[in-house]
Parts: sequence; C-alpha cells; structure tokens
Amino acid sequence: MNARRSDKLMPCYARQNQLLAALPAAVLHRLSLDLELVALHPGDVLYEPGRQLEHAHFPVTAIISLHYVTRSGASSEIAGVGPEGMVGIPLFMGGNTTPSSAVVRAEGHAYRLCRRILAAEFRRDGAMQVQLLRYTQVLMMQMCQTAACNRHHSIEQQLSRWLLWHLDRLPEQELQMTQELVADLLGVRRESITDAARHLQELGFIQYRRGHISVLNRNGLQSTACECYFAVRKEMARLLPEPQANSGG
Amino acid sequence: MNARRSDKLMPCYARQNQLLAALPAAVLHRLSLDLELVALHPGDVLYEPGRQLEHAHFPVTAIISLHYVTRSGASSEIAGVGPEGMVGIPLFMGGNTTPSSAVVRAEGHAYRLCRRILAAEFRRDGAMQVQLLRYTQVLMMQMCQTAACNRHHSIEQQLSRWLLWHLDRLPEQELQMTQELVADLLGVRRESITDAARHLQELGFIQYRRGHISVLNRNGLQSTACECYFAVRKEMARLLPEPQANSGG
DNA sequence: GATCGTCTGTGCGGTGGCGGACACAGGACC
DNA sequence: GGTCCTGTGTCCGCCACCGCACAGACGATC
Repeated sequence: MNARRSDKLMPCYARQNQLLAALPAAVLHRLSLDLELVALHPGDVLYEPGRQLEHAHFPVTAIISLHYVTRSGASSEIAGVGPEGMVGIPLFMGGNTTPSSAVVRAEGHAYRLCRRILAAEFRRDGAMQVQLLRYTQVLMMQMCQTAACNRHHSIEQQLSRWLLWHLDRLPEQELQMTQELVADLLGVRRESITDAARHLQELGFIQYRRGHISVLNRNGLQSTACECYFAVRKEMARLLPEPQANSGG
Repeated sequence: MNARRSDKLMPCYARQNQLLAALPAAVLHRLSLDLELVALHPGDVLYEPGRQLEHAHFPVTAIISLHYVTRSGASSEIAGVGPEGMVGIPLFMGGNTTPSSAVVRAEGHAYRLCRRILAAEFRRDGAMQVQLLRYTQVLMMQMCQTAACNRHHSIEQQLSRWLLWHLDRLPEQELQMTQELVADLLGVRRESITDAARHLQELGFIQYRRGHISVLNRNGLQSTACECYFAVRKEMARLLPEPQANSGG
C-alpha cells in the first residue's frame, strides 16, 4: 500500500468521481474533512483476500482492477473500477473482507475514506446509501457479464472490450501496459494476447510498442469487441448519473 | 409466472429459509401477514431482463437459478439461490430490474414478499438490511467464482461442483434434470455434459437415467470438483448464520 | 403393446487456446 | 558502446471443447 496523502481536499476534484459528484452538497461538505486525496501507482494493492479493509477508495483518475486468484494460482479480472465508482463494497455490506483483491492498474488519484466514516454515512440512510447500492448493482452486472464473457467470447473480442473499457476512463488514447500484464488480467496466455493484438494492429485499430498500447480506431475496436462492452455501458448509464452532470457545483 | 399461493403463513416454514430465520422474532412477526408461501415449478420465471420486479422470493425448498443470456443467445448460469438466500436483490439496490433472469430449477416452495414491503423493511435499517446486504455479498462472491471458474476449469470439474452445490440444497440425493438442461445452465454443449457425466458414472460417483441424476459418492465428486465449490461454501459459512441455527424459535 | 417425442450415445472434423521452448528486439543502465 | 533484463514474435504439438449429424433407447401416452 504505497498510497500517500498528496493534497488537501479540493471539492472540485471530489466532483470528478461520479459517485461523490452525485451526492448533495451537504453530504459532501460533511465528508470533506475525512476525504483524503491519495496518489495511486500501478501495482498498489488496495485490498487482499482476508485482510481487514481500512479505507474505501473513490478513484478520480486512477483505474483499479478487482482481481480474483484461485487457489491453484489461475487468476482473472472480475471487474474494473474507475471514476464512476468506488472500491471497498464489503465495507458497508457487512463482510469487511472479500476473497478477491483490488490492484491499481493505471496511475492516478483517488479519494479515500476511513471505513468508520463510510459505514456511518451509509447508515444515515441518505444519498450516499442510494449511490453505493446503485453502484453495487452496476458492479454485479459487470461480474455477470464477465462470467458470461469468459465462457463464450474469443480472446480478441475480450481484448477489444477490455481496451475500450479502459479507454473510456483515461484521458489519453494510450495505455501503459505490457501484453504480459493484460494476459494476466484477462486470465489467458501471454501469447494469445500477442496474437490478438497483432491482428488488431494489422486491422489498423491499435498500435503498440513495448509496454504501450495506443488505440487508433475506436469504431474498429467496437466492431471486434463483444456485446459485453455495450451491455455494461448501457447498464451504467441506466443506473448511474451522467458523468460530470453537476461538476463544478 | 405460474407461482400460486398455496398456504397461509406458517412461521415454522419461514424459519426454513435461512435469511428469514436469522431475523429477530419481532421482525418476522411484523412481516408475517405479508409473507406468502407460493409453490414454484421448474421453468417458472421469477424475473426477466427489463421487467419491473414485483416480489422478492425467499426459497424454502425450491432452487432458483440466476441466468444470463447474451444478445447472441449464448447463456450461462451466474449463481444459484436456495434456502440460504433470496431472489430479488435489485429491489433494494435501487435498480428495480436486472439484465439477468431468475428461473426456477427445482420444484418447491418459497415465501414471497411484495417489493414495497421489502423496500420499507430494508429502509428500517434493521436486521433485514443486515441480512440482505450480507447475502448480497455472498452472491457477489458466487458471481466472481463463476467468472473465474468459467475461465479456468474443465467441464467435468464444473459439473461436479454444480451437482454438489445442488445436492446441498435438496433433501434427496437425486436431481430431476436432463443433461440438456444442465448443459444449457453451464453454457456448454449437451454432448460435453454427456461425456463428463459418463466419466463420473464410470468412476462410480453418480448414476443417471433419462432426466434423473443420482449422486452415489459425494466424496468422489468432491475430488473431481474444482475448488470453487469449497470456496463458495466457506464464504457462505463466514457471512451467513448457521443453517437452522434458531429453527423452531 | 405400438407409437412418438424426448433424451442420450457416438463419431467426425475443425479450431481456439494451452504449454513449453527459444529467438529476437527495445530500452535502461553501466 | 556493450550488457542485461524485460517484453515480444514464432514455432511446435496437444487437448478440450465446439458444431453437426444421426442412431439408439427410454418412457409416457394412447
């Protein structure tokens, strides 16, 4: 956990997390002293199986991956969390820990909130509870989609979906990520990713070099992606408020 | 929806659903007039994508499968719900509907509760809320496990896991279920199930005939099942109260 | 007991992804 | 400029699972 406090709270930043942004000003104000902006770096582990969670994280620019490792060492990403959501669902669910882990994938910032404060705010039965529960449903939907996707879709489809999902949460059109890491996240062989990536490059949709993947043609990628990408996006639009709907407010 | 009201409330039955059983007598008493015992039959659809949910269901003896069908028609079971849980999470999550569907797989009874009553009880911020949230976490865990399982484990492993899971929720050692249906649930070819089932029969672990699958050797099945079975069972034990802990109370 | 629909057995080719091994190349560091 | 590490390209056989097609067999129904 290399997260370090990097700044005082800046409410305009807090608004960059959609979940926080959807809260009434009064609630945000109440939490303002407890929300800490922290810098997150690729590889940072926000939680691990069995360990008591101490903070919830609301990503602002960072991207976090919810990752599941089986006893036999095989692993796969179950869902991702960006500025639309929050990491630490078990904190208000009552379980405190989960059998999955949360690992930072893209450098950036997040607000963190002590578990006591979060739990207390949740119990106030107000806007925060509504937002957290709705987001939980989005997350469950993502998990369902991942399960179905793992069963039925090809690696190329999944890679395309995965790239698009990340692109939606990054300012640039480029990911800092090796094929090896992508393979690990999707739970497949590195060589399979190499194959799929080469094909996508031949199609002119992406371009890559050691540790960097740039997207050249979003529409192209959408044609090679499976429906899962669209399904998740649609459900998010239904359940969560518009991105930046009340930013600056 | 062929569910029909079959009985007046019998509190001793309500206690057979673990989630209800874990509620204090006062809460159960408050709900007693609204809990309806209904008979469920294989194939009954408790909810479908996009349709407004009207009731939550608390299985007593029935088993319900949460099922996800992709736009392209491919499908897979994401999680199952038996007497340990409840069908209708979106009712208190705020989404009202889900993109998945819930289909009855094993004949039996369940208590159902109107969505308004459930939502009101949830908002009372008492034992029901605690139980529902904890159960939601169990369900999420099952979804994660399904996702990882779909990615990494063989059909024989998955079939074994699936049989064990169902066996834990049935009074007999026999399932009324065709291989075709099992294949559909797991999202694989019917022939693949035939192969796996034959192998398990050769090992002497199960025995089957048209539409019936009997388990002869649980321990054997546990050796062919993947870890997912144990992982889910362990997490359930951690998060949910003991089965029948306060039955008769 | 005959009929018929549903469920199960089996065979075939095709292929996506796995596992391992190794060559090569980019880029950081000395 | 050389060295080394890490990341990528490529080849091999292999196996699980798919898709299709069809035969056979059970069991309900008449």
